[in-house]
Amino acid sequence: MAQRPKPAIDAVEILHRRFYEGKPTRLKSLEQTRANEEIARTICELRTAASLTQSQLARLIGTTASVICRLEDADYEGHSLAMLRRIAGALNQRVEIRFVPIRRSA
Amino acid sequence: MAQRPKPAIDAVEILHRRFYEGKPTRLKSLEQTRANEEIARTICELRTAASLTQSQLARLIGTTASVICRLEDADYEGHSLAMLRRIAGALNQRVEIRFVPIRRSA
DNA sequence: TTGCACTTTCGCAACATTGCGAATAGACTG
DNA sequence: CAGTCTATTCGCAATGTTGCGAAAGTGCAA
Repeated sequence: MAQRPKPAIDAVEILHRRFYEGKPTRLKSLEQTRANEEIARTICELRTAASLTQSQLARLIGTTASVICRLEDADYEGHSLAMLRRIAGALNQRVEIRFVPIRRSA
Repeated sequence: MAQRPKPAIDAVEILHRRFYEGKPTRLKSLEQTRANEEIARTICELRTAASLTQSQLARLIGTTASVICRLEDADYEGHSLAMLRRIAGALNQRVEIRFVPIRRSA
């Protein structure tokens, strides 16, 4: 599936500058950190809304309480899609993933 | 370690039956499989919409084309949040995650 | 046909997340 | 106070994902 080779090269450079040249690669972590905090809080809210303890939720998805505790830690950055889906499934929910465009201070 | 809270245990059992007793644990994989296919297709669409080849996108996020190819494979089930965010970031997007309740034939 | 760009598959090392138990701390009750 | 339940933290083995190159497959055009 060969497409246009010439206009794409420029896009690569533009995007690259936009995200890796202007910033020390640490800035992106800020947004991710907030996203992780939100995930942790969401898990905790869903669990408590279902009147479940960490141990009970852990048993539902076949793990232990320490794992749930780790997921609900705001500083945790290792959230995986697989784990989120397991939790969602146990709570009769599903994980919806969407890519939404970022508007940069426009 | 005696643990017997009376009110919550019921909820645990109910939820457990709802998801692990009535079905052979394979059914859940079906939904996940479709979700994975959708993710793969979304990545591919976002990439092509940006007029990028797999190699170019790979370079943007600091990996190789084979990795991108693997992510765009509909049969791939190892999608991680970290990778999705890397791709989204390179394409000037962000990954939105939501837990939505499942309606079982309302 | 050849050449070229793109995609796909394979294999394995490196890294990240999970699984799990045990110990600790906090809150609440009798 | 002791007793119980819950939440948190630590460490390490097991599992899973990523990183990467190389080779082969695909489609298009000269």
